[in-house]
Parts: sequence; C-alpha cells; structure tokens
Amino acid sequence: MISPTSINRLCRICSTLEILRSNGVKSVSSSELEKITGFSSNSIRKDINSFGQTGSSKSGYVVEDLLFFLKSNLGLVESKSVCIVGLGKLGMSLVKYPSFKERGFEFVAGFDSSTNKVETLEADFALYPFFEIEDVVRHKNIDIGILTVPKEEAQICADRLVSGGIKAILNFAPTKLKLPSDVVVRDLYVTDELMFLSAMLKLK
Amino acid sequence: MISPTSINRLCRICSTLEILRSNGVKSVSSSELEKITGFSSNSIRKDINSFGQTGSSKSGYVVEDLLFFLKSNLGLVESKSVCIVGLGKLGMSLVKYPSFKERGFEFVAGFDSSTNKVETLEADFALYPFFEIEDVVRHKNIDIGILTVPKEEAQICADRLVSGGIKAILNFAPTKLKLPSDVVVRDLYVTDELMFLSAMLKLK
DNA sequence: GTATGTGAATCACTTCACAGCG
DNA sequence: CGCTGTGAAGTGATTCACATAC
Repeated sequence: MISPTSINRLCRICSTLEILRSNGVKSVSSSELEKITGFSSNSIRKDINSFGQTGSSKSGYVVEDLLFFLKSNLGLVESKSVCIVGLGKLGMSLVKYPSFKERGFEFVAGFDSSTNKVETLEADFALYPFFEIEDVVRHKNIDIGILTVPKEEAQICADRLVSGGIKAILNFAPTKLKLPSDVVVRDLYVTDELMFLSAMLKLK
Repeated sequence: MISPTSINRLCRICSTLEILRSNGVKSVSSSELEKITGFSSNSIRKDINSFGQTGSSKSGYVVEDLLFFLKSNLGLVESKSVCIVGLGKLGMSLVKYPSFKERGFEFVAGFDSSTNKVETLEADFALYPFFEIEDVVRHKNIDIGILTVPKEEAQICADRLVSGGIKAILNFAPTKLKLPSDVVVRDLYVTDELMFLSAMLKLK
C-alpha cells in the first residue's frame, strides 16, 4: 500500500521534524522541507497524504502535530529494543551512537563468538556468546538485530536471530542473507558505497 | 547514460565476483548471480551489456574476465586514496575495516577537531586538525572523503573537502549536505535505517 | 499570494518474451 | 537445451498542472 521509497522519505522527514522542533520551529511547508531534505515538495505532500490528510493551506504543517502523526503511523512512538551481533570495532561504535537512543532504540543485548570479548567488554547491557542468541532474543522480546559480524558468520547469526523471533535485521555484513520473506532486512554495504563513489567519479 | 541503480548493482556484482574468484570458480551465469545477489538475471545481463558485450551462450561469464572488464569500466582497477573526517568511534572503526584495503581503498589522512585526538590516536596514516583539511586533501590528491563527524560539523567539513578538490563524499552525518552538483555524495543515515525497519514491522 | 491535495502525464526501471548462438 | 542479448510491454514512481482553501 505504501512503498518502501515513501517510508524512507518519511523517516527522513521525521528526523528533520525532530530537529526543527528542538530549534523551536512551529510550522513548516512542504517546500521548506524540500530545501532541507532534498526531496521534492510534491513527493513530500503525497507521502504525508498517503496516511490521511493534515496540513493547512495557510502556513503548511504544524511541526509538533505532523511529527506525532507520522511517528504514530510509522510505529515510531514506542521505543524498540535492539541487539547487536558482533562486538568488533564497528559494533562497539554503534552501541555508543547517541542518535539511536534519542530516536527510541535501546540496546538490550550484545553477542559475540569470542567468549573473551563477552566477558571483558564494557557495555550498558548484558553480553552473551553466539549460542545464546535464540534464547536471549526470545526471552527479551527483541525487535531488531544489528549484524556487524564477518560475512562468514552472518547467515548463521541471522538464522539464530530469526529462530528467536526477530523480524527485522540491519545487516552490515557484505553478504545477501537468505531469510523467510516475513523478515525485513536492510543491507548497509559500506565498501560497495565507496565503490559506487569511485564509479560515479569515472562515469558521471 | 548508465543509471545509479545499475552502477549499484554492478558494484555488488564486482564484490560477488571477487568472492567467486577467490573460491576458485571459473565461470558463472546470470541466473547463478541472481541466486547470490538477489538481483534478477535480466537486470544483471542488461547492466553488464550496457558497457558492451561479453559472456558466452555456453557457460555464462568467465569470472576472471568479467571482473576485470567491470572493474575497468567502473574505474575500480587503480586504488583510490581516502581520508576520514571525524576520528570518533565510528571513524576509527572504519579505518580498521579490512574490506576497504582489499577493494583498493587506501586511507592516507585523518582529521578531527580535537587536537588532542590528532596527537594521541594511533593510525597507519597521518592525522591533522580540521583547519588543515583543504591543504592536505589538495596536496595528497585525495579522491574520496568519509564524513563521520556530528551533524553540526558536517557541512563545514564537507565544504573544506570540496575546497581541497574532493569530488566524492561518503556521509554518515544525519544531515543533507549542500554542495556543488559535480560532487557526488552518498548518505548513510544509520538511524534512519532503524526507523525504516520499525516502520516496515508496523506497515508490512 | 502562498499553501495543500490530486488526477493526468511523463519518465525510468523492471519484467516479459523471444531471437540467436554455442 | 541452457545461456546471452534485446526490443516490447508492463509497472511504479515522479513530475506537472491545476483546483481548492486560507
């Protein structure tokens, strides 16, 4: 019904509205949002409308109202519990990333194949070895898993997350995961992005 | 002439071919690539063809040849020099990421606003304070900048990279950069990805 | 005059269908 | 026969154009 492309834009718009609100901005028009986000004002209005109407023809949208409206519709009001799988440098940097908590994502567990790391690393949440993934995910009712393991371990870790009941995975491992179709996966292939930039330099 | 979507796919295919080659695979068909990457075999063939023909109707594509052919056309044969701007946890984790070097991306400089960090952090390359960005980028002829600074610093850092002559930026700061149109920017908004996953859980 | 909301038109990408080749 | 290569058809998203509201 609503396309992933639109959802993407709406998430960006939510983030933008959070910033506007914290800057004390009361209302915003679709063309102002266009200037900030780079999306066309047309697309922005259509996206917002796809959930039902808001917005006045006088001064655009009321920031506070639109933000709450979008967050409600996108399921972003209640906070979500997240686990990190792979406690390497990237994983440990993500758990410290302040924006996650600000946007309602709370780390509740971490996993690594190295029992040494599990025992010695410091974190605000409990750490476990890989074989406990399924149990912990089920027990703590974790919503989202972030995969920052080497590609060789990615599929097996993902399988265990799914066995534990997880339906959403953010995957940093440079491999395409094979998972049931009701599991949403978002891939962030960082190296591919650098390759993309190189290619654009040559081709553009 | 060739769309960013296609370039994206071709980068993924290059990475896939590297793995196949290191596994000793000699040839691969578009439908096998479909199974691995998730892209349709039709799109894969069209993408490859957009550069001119290769591939035999007998056994598909010769891995070695196709890889070299694509890398040549995408400008991925010669290695690229990269700098990191922002030596926080995320930045420092990226400079250690082994895939970058394997794919021909070489860090040659790092920058941070904290002179303390610049003086004390250990890296395989030289570190500098922000005010040297332009000079160093120009002097070392750096191809790509990776931005891992807080959003408040992102625009000014990007401007300095561009002043130094950089034409490609990988941006992790959650803000849309305003830059000349000949500069290619790729945004990785990690928090937005979690929001996207949350939204999909609700809407799918 | 400056907004939003929205059908219509356009554009871009993907899938289909099949011809040609080893 | 399975594979590539490719025009044609189909699909989906973006842009255009404009009616409507304040």
